[in-house]
Amino acid sequence: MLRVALDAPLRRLFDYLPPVGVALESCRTGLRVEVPFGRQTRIGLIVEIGQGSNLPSARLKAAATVLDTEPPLDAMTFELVRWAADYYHHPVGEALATALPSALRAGRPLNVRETRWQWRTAGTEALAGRPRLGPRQKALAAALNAAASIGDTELEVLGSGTREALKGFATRGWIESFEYEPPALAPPAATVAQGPKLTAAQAEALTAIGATLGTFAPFLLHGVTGSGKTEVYLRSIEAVLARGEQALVLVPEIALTPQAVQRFSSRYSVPLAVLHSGLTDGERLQMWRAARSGAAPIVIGTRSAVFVPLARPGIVIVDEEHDASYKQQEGFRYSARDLAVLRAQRHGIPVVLGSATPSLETLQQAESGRYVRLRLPERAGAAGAPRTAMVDLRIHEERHGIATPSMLAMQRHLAAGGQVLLYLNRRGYAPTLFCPACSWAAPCGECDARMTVHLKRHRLICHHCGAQAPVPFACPTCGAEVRPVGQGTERVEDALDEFFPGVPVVRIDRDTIQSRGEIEAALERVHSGEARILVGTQMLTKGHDFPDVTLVVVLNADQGLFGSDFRASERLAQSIVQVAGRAGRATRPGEVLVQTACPEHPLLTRLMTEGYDGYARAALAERAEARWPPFSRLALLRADAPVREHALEFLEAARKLAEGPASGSVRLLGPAAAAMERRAGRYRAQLLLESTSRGALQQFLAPWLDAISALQSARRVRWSIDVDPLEVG
DNA sequence: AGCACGCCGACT
DNA sequence: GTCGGCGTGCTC
Repeated sequence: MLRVALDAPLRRLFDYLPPVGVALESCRTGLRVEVPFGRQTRIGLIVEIGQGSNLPSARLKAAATVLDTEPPLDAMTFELVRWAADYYHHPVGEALATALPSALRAGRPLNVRETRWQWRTAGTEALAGRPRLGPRQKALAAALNAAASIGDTELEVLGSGTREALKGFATRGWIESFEYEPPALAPPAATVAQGPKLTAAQAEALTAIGATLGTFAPFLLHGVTGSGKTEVYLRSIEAVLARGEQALVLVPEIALTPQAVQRFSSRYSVPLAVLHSGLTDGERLQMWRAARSGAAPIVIGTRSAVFVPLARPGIVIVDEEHDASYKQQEGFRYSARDLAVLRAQRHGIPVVLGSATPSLETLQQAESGRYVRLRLPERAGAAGAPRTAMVDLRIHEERHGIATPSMLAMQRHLAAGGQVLLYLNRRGYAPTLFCPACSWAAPCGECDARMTVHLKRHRLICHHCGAQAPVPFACPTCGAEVRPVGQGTERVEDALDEFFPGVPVVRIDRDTIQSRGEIEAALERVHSGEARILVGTQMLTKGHDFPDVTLVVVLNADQGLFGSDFRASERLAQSIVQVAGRAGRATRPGEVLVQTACPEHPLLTRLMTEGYDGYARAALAERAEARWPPFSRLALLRADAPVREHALEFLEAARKLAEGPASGSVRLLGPAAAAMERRAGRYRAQLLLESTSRGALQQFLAPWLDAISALQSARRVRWSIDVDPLEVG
């Protein structure tokens, strides 16, 4: 009997008999099977093979077909996915589905197949009778005689009309076709271009990593922006390739641009398998096969690439390991960064987590000695660290979000021929449309939020649910004149046209950049020097280099300083340091100005005076004090419903179920309304679970979630469990 | 998730 | 008199 996982949100497996005529012994764990399911047929994976079923045998159906002769996922990857499904408490069928390219889920063959043709005896006999043949037919017959069989490549050479001749032969029963799987090609030997000379720190890091090849060793590669982390990755990969092994490189979602891929492909003359969300199903399958067969020695991908099977894994690299995009924020809520470490452990290979601003979790692992910390302090071949200063928004006048000292600095840098970068993590024209007469402030009808003014599009847009409305000319409640309050990137861009007439500005945010091509075009305007001022959101801070930017202004550091989430300040510190890292990377010294209305905020002052390290030390001390991660383990039960009480009642019931078994090892906090309670018309609430022990939390969760699923009140809500949540606000 | 079955409102 | 709303239940 086969125990099959199906791509459905069901927390159990389904039992099937082997297909008619197929022996149970020929079925293996990990093979794809097509099975009848209700009135449809689905493709699932064999997860277990057992002797008997709990189900009466009369209710067991037989699987329709076994689709594979070998498992698509190697045993190690398969077990990693199963472990992750268990740890994140997500249905294993859906977890396995994330690990498999959709083409395979749809039943496409695992390996490349070619249809080839060969003579049947009827054909050779007919030919011996010297039948009259046209020129195409003669050519085809000759080709079939010359080789044991012919396929697409040979037919291509024979030219047009051969396919018709082929059809003719086939209908006469002269030839037959068969499916042929070409054997995997040996990976091409890598030739490597000469890289730059390494700094002492780079060389030291490389030696440390190189010494561990073939064994599990976790590294934190902590290097300031511009210190040459990528060069360490490249050289480590070089050593891995020399051993005939593969490198898996994980990158954040937005960082996977043709530019980034270029850095790898220009160094190595080997095929790269690049996996990102922009691929078609066919392309993705091709890349996935190349990784699996080993034909691609280097595999670069975003989050889900952590599950790509590798023929000869040699190293895993997680670039910008602090990046939030490594945690899936819905459905199967896994952390690719954390799973990358686990995967490396199981393979027995090194894993390198790189960042200029490591997450506090990873820093703590290094602190405790579980990860080896590699430091790249100085900027490779560049001027020193940028000068950093705060601009107090309480004492300096500000126009459209730019304070006077910042304005003067901009003039100075522009006059000196430098480029200027303004960072503001808020797109649109203004975050609110306000009526001074009655205090109305354009609310979203579906969310507890205000609509953002988008002046160029003449729309009010809710950034939380996407709702849109025209911008009203007057206040809808009192008829007075309304005005936009606060700054967004669109407004700053407008203001710059006024402050610096004729100076070309590029704005980079989700409104101006819709596609991969557009960001390339915008970056080109910056690199060519055509654009002098850049305005942008988070999008600017991710991995792009702007060598001629000499001044960075963080327009508003305060959003996020008082966020409800315990990670708010960590994210802010990372953004500031990352954006500051864009300044002065070439030979010119950089300057960074941080505008804030609370310059005495302890974490901010730490950050400004002692840098990210100082911030991190203080923040870790705070976390330890408050028993937040990494000094505790969290899980978050979320619920939402169109009726506020339904969400809260469900969580109350869930809490009641927890009170017996949880006592002691697991603390329950809540239920409480979410930070923005209503979103897209649904009321959201959550119950936080905290434990000092990961094991205790895990032990508690499994039976509790089973009990929760059976709750009557669960049927009126949407609920989900988030293990190691990033946001708990 | 799909997809059925199953009982109550506005339409050919 | 039907088409169809989404509540409830099941899928080996």
